[in-house]
Amino acid sequence: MNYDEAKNKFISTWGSLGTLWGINKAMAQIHALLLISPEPLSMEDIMEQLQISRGNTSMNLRQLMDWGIVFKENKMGERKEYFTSEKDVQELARQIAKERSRRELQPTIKILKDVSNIDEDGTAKTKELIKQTKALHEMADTLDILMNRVIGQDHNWITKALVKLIK
Amino acid sequence: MNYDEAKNKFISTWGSLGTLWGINKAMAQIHALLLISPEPLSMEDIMEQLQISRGNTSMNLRQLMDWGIVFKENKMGERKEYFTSEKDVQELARQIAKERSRRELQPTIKILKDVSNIDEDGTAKTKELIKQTKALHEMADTLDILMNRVIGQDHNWITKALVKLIK
DNA sequence: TTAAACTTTCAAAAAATATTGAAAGATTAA
DNA sequence: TTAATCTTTCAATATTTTTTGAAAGTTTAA
Repeated sequence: MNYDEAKNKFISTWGSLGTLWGINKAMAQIHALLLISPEPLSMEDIMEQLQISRGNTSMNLRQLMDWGIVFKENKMGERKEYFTSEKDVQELARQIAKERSRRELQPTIKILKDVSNIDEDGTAKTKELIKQTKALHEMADTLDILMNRVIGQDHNWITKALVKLIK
Repeated sequence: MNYDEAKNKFISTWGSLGTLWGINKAMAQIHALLLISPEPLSMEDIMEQLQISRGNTSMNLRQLMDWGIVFKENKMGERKEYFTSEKDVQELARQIAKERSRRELQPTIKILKDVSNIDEDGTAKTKELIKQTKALHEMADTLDILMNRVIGQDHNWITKALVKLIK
C-alpha cells in the first residue's frame, strides 16, 4: 500500500465510522484529512482533496469547531483562513467524550429521571416501566460519572484506566 | 405525568437515541416497548402500539435478535410468536458492547494497523499519516481490550469499574 | 468610499435510508 | 392433501439527511 492508497483508505474508513457516532460523512472525512495533514489546510484545499462543495465544507468545518476538535488558524499576511485538527488523539477522545456526555447522555438522564418518577398505581405495566427506567437511569448516571472522571484525568488516562481495571 | 405519557416519552426518547448508535428509530422503539412490557408481545401488538407496518416490524425484530437483545418466545397452544427483550440492563449493555466491538471496533483496528504499516519514505506527509494512525490504532486497541474485560466481568461490573477508577 | 478576496447562508436538488404492503414462503391442523 | 394462520421478502414509495451552488454577507486594503 502506498501513501495515496493509505490516505484514502484512512479517510474513507473514518468517514463511514463517523456515521455511527452521529457525525456525517463529510464532517468525519474533513476531520480525518486535517488529522493527518502536517500543515493547516484552507477551505479550497479541503474542497479539492475531498471533492465537496464550498457550502458543505464551510458548514462542516463550523460543526467540527463546535465540537472543539478543529481550529481556525491565520497565516501572517494572508486573508484566507486555515484549519487544523486537534492532533493529540487522547485529547481528541476526551473532547468527544465530553461533548457526547453534554449532548446526549445528560439530556437522556434527565428524561429517564422524569419518567421513572411517575406515580406507582399498582398495575404491572406501571411497575415494570418504573423498574426498567430506574435501572437505566442508574446505569446512565454511573456511566456519566465514569466518563467525566476519565475526562478530568491527565494525558495518559486510557492506559491508566486500563491498568486499574485489570488489577 | 401519567403512565401513557411516560411510556410514550420513554419510547420516543429511546427511539431518537437509537439513531446515534447506528440503530434505526423503529428498531430502537420496538426494543423500548419490549423492555417495559411485563408480558411478551406479538407482532400484531407491536404493529398496533407503534403504528408501523408488518414488514418493518418483522425486519427490525430480526435485527434485534441478531444483536442478541430480543428473544422469540412461544406460548403453549399458540401458533403466533411472541417477543421479549433482555430485561437486565447490565446484561443489555454488555451485549451491546460486545456486538459493537465485533462490528465496528475490530474492523477499524485492522484497517488502522494496515494503514499505519505503510513504508516510511521520509516525507512529512507520510510521517504524519503513520504517526497519527499508529496513535489511533493503539488507542482503539486499548479501548477494545478494556471493553472486552468489562464484558467478561460479572453482573455488577459497571459499579465495580467505577469504584476502581475512583480509587 | 469601492473593490477584491474570502466565508456563510439557505432553498432547491440529490442521495441515502427507512417504510410500506402485497405476494411468496412457512408451518400447523385437520 | 388443503386451508388457515402466521412470517418473511422485496420492489416501490416515502421520508430524512446531505449536498450543492449562487446570492448575500463580511472583512480588509487602498
